[in-house]
Amino acid sequence: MPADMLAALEPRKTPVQARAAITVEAICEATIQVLLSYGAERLTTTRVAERAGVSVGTLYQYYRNKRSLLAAVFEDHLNRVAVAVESACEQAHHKPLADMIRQMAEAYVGVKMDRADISVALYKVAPDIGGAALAERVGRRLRQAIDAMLQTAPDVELPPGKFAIEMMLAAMSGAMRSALETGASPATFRKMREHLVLLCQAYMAAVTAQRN
Amino acid sequence: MPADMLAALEPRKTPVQARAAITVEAICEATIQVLLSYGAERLTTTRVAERAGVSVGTLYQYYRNKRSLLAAVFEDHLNRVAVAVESACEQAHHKPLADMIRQMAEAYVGVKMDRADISVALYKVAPDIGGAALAERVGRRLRQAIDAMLQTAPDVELPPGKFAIEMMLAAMSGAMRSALETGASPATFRKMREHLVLLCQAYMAAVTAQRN
Amino acid sequence: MPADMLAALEPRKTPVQARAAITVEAICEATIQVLLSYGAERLTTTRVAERAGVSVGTLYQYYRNKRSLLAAVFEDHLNRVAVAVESACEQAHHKPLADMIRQMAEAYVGVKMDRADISVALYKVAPDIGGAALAERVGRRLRQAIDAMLQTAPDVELPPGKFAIEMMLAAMSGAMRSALETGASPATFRKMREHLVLLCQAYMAAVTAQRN
Amino acid sequence: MPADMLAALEPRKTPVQARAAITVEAICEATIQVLLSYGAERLTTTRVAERAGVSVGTLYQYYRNKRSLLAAVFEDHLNRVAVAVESACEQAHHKPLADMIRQMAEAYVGVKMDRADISVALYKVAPDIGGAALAERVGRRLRQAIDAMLQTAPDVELPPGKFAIEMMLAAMSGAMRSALETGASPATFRKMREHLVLLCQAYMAAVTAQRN
DNA sequence: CATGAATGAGGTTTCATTCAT
DNA sequence: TATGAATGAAACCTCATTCAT
Repeated sequence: MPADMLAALEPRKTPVQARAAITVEAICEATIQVLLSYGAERLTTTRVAERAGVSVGTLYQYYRNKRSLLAAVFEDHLNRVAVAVESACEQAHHKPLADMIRQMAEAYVGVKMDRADISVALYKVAPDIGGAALAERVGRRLRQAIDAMLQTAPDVELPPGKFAIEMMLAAMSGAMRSALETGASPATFRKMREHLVLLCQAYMAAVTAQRN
Repeated sequence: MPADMLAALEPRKTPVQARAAITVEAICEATIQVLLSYGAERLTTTRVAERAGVSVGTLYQYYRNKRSLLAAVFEDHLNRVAVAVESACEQAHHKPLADMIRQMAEAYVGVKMDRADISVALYKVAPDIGGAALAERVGRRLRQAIDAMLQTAPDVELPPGKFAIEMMLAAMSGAMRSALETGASPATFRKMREHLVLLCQAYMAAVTAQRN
Repeated sequence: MPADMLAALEPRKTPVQARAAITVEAICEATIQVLLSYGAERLTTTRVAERAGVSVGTLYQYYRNKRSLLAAVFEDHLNRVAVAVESACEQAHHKPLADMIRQMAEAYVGVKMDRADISVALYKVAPDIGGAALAERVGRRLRQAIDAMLQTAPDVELPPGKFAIEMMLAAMSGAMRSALETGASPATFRKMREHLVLLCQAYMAAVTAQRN
Repeated sequence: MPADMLAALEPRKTPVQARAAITVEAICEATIQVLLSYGAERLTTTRVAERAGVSVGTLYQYYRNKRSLLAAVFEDHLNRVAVAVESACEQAHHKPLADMIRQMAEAYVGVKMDRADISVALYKVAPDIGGAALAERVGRRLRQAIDAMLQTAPDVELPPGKFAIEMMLAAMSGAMRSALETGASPATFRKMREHLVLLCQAYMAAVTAQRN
């Protein structure tokens, strides 16, 4: 992909008609299909359009360029993750710290596992589309959700700060990435889930202890 | 880069003359230079050769293709990390668990910070060269070094298993990656170092407690 | 040309718009032009595209690679030869054996002479595109046409078998190739035509005599 | 091979020392080996040198360029063919015409069959080295040998002229080429031998009859 | 709005040949 | 004489993107 880092990543036009909405959906879906069956380096805009059943020209009606297409798909994925974790956090308000962490971590591992292949495919395109920046935006949402949750913990006097939360998220997502990229088995993932819960709980507890 | 996943990644010819050794070194160095000043997607073999002061042909005498060149540089980096951590582990034999973990984690954070820009550049090329597999090989080395170290801990009866060690490493490297990719400040890195030590210690302690 | 013997040789896309059909024709024509004026080893895809007045990319929209382009041109040539011979054979049905052979042989020598320069140029590219296999397919057509013709000969009881026909064709085309490649004069070709007629007649007669 | 059609094809120095003679022999042998195991388009001078156990530099001491190397090998092959046919012709002096033709044709088919794979390999390189011209030189030798032989035929008053002989040779070698290139079976070759004998005999007889 | 033909810069890789050691 | 490291022109091919229809 010829670097065009500055090109706007936003969709070029918002689908106002029903037909257009269907087209956009088809293109996104096709992008994932192609990503999964051809791999990141053989994903071409022509191929995506073909798979979506439209012409390349149409694709470019909705996405300024290849990067913005991938970015949209990437963001959509991140969004699903965010929603899952946020929802888990909300449900865990006012529970003991350990339960909070467990619910949050299990939610995270859950979504990632469910969409394991997409996750792996997207890791590969992330560098090309400034994935770090996009991920950062979602990271902020997660940190806020977790922070809000922790404030309601009945068994914690001074909850962990933003930095510790960020740390925990980074550790958790890093560990997941490593497992996903090496194609871990479902059994491994289940074991991992337990260990990640333990790791997060231990870290949160340690940080809390330190602050009080 | 055309996908050629099966192409051998090993250097194609071992230099026998002194001149050749110099050339190979220059090429590797140039690769890093180009990676840093142009970025992964504008790294071309021609550019690397130019920077190294040799012709493209020469580059291809020593590296079968672009991937194998990048893989060589990547492996070299991983190797430096491994050496640093292994050495820290050896020096920490027979110390208390917390000290062990601290030395190991600080060593890891140290090397990564020292070569922050190279690390970031290499994260970008990793997907193209099967970086996950290469990293896995180094991961094994680190797990063994840490395992061996833990066996000598005087204050631990049943040391954490391989899985927990792998987990810790994945969490630690994932967190570092996240920080490196978002271009964290030196101050942040120092704070991170403390927190990663805490995180690892807490997790190791928790796992140990669970097993005994 | 990098050896890619397995690559499909079929055109990659059938033109649906009128403009495209013109383009394809221009490319084929340009290929022959370049072949004649530059020779087989200096025929490059860029050069062909240039001559055709299109960009290389366009060429590659219709031909998967250089080989498939050449193969298409080669097949077209073989096809003209086949058509000429088939037509001559059909017209000779029910004539005496000697007349049949004469008409067939003269038709063959005729087409080849008419397109002498193209023939020579194509001999040079044949090895690179699996010409033998393509020629074999045409050979089958010719053998059938000749066989069918011979069946109708009034002065032959048991007509020559497939093997003898193949033999005759191979001898005839081999002799022509030799003459074409050494750049024989028109006079020589005329003399050759007579001798080839004689050779084929003599051989067919001998085979027929042997069988009866 | 970059066209350098005008470069001299003669070996650059005649081996005067024993060691040199061995080297030259090794290089020629290696050329055939590489031709057979890698094919014409993957034959590189480096590869040949490697196989011969010498360095490329050494190869270039004895052959001005790749073409002259291939030409030498090609000529050597043609020479063997010529010798075989010439010898057969000499032994057939003063025999009846049919026997002469039979011996000559069988000798030709024999050498070609014995070295079938080399023949096929050389057909592929011929266009690159002006094979037609080299073959023409050998053709002259064969024509002379056959002509001389025919002059001694007791049962022929006015023997066939040079043109007819050339014709016969072209037909015969063309038919063989076709069979060799399509990888005919030994059984097919045996049948072919008989048919080629018949073809040549019939043609020679016809020409002779015509002249008297 | 949709189509799909056309673009062409730019990338990777090969390999015959030379020449300092 | 032999070596083999270095050269670099030149070839093939891809693919994001545009725009006339």
